[in-house]
Amino acid sequence: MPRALNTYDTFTAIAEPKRRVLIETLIGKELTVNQVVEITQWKQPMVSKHLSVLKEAGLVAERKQGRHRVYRVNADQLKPIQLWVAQFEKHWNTQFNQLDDYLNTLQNNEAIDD
Amino acid sequence: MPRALNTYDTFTAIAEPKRRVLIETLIGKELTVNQVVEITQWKQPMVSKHLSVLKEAGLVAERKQGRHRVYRVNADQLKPIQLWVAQFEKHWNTQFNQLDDYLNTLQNNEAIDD
DNA sequence: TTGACATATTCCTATTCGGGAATATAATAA
DNA sequence: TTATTATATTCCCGAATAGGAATATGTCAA
Repeated sequence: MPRALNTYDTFTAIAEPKRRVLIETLIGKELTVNQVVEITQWKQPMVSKHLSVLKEAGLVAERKQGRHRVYRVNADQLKPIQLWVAQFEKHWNTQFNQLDDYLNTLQNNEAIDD
Repeated sequence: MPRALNTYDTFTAIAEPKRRVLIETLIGKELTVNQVVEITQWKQPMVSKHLSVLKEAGLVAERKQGRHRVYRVNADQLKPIQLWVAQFEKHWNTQFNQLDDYLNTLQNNEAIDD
């Protein structure tokens, strides 16, 4: 079995480097597909397809304006990522945490050794 | 072409739900493969394979202890994710940012309209 | 209406993924 | 050495990916 999900979640959506570029490109502004094409120099169908994935994940929203489609980033949707990572911040390397790990090691050794 | 990268980077590594569970399980401690197997109730080869991916991405490190392999999380490696997401925090929904987007919209309209 | 522009979708393909089962390797213990 | 425990690797598979090219859809303008 490949991926369990049939649809794009936030984590999967931003795993693609090009989609991260799109988010960086669109953040804080509203751009049409063609404007994005011009900036990124990618083919228009590629831009549309990646935007479609981002939309499915809720990371961008779209608005019709005449014959244009104006896209913007839904930055809120990045919160789950932020929250998930944040719970590990206190384990970023410090002397304290190395000690913490060391104590855990000692503790586990009792359980490991026969 | 599928994924551009032939190797696992941090973003791709944590895109897999099971690998996120592994990180959550291992954070702040050191556990052997079998201990992880017992906690997660997954098959041992599956645990080993996902740990291998995490190791390739630098998210976990491994240490030999007798015939055991003790794994721990390299929480530092989550910093790139944190940093990438952090640059968008100021765009999380506030009145200010909606205004910000609105002003950008007006500005872009000039360029869009024929 | 017709034509031009803007964007999305479809079809195709090579590649990669994750899961399962079986097996290989490594290290200790008897 | 042999058996046992611990872990990694290999092979197979179906499914899903991203890219490319071509085409469809939608919307305005003349």
